[in-house]
Amino acid sequence: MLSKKTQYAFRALIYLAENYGKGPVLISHISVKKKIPLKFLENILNELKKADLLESKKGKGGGYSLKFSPRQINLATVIRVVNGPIALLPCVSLNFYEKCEDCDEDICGLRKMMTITRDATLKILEKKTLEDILLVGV
Amino acid sequence: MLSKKTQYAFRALIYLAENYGKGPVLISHISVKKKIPLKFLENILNELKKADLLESKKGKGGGYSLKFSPRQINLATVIRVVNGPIALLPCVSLNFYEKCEDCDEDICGLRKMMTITRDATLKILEKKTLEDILLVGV
DNA sequence: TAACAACCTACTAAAATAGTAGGGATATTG
DNA sequence: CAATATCCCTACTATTTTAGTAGGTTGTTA
Repeated sequence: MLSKKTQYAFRALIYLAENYGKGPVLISHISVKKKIPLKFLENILNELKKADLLESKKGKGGGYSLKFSPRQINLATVIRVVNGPIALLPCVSLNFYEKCEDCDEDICGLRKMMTITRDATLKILEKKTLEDILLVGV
Repeated sequence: MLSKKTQYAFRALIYLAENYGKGPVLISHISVKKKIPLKFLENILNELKKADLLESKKGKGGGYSLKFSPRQINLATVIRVVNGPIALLPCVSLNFYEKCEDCDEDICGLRKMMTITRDATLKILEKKTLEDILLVGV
């Protein structure tokens, strides 16, 4: 399951996607509109910025905005930044790989099944973007 | 990601699948063979039994065995018993559903995407069984 | 220089995970 | 029936992760 933090991140990103091209949006504004604890949201947005998904501006007229168009930000990227691995086992993760002990990966049946699962999941998450989310409501 | 407990559960189940039809297997035996902490494994196997995946026999000659053939036990079932929900959001879970606040589910784009993802994941996990895991090594 | 707004470091509380401890209940065998 | 084998049950503990909070710092604009 995605952490609450990740859900907050998505809600914030969706809001920013809705306001894409309209200039920076205040953290405090997003916090109120999307009912996300202010300081927690600060951390989250800052993390997304460091991951190069957002850009920010300080001082009056400042705030956060998407660095790329909603169409260019896919869900897998967001999940990896905020939530971590998408695969069900470390030994199957593409971005957070860790070897498992006592397991010959070539013949590990569990690993094989989890690889198939990961591929099916990623096929969706890497294709779907913030734009796809926005278009559902229409 | 699956918890360590779930990985232990799979390892134990695979071992029991390999010994399906050969009579009960001791917890202590599985513990040694699969390098799983004994008391922790006790809890896990007991949970799997309560979920009707295993059967047990006490006293000499006792132990645990699969209640059904490896072919009849799919991976989604195991994960749900030991790890919990498979969906990425509570509001998308079939077996552990929880409503999310401040969200009209009919028009929630995030929910829509997570539903699609869940379906893709389940399509694999509900079809693949312990038998499929065994067959990889062959 | 005042105000605004993001940034940074560090802390805390609660929950989940990963076990451990120790005895109890039940079945088998001699 | 006693001894042994084996699973069963309740409860506890340590560690890690999650979900936040607090308060000051830096950079921007007017």
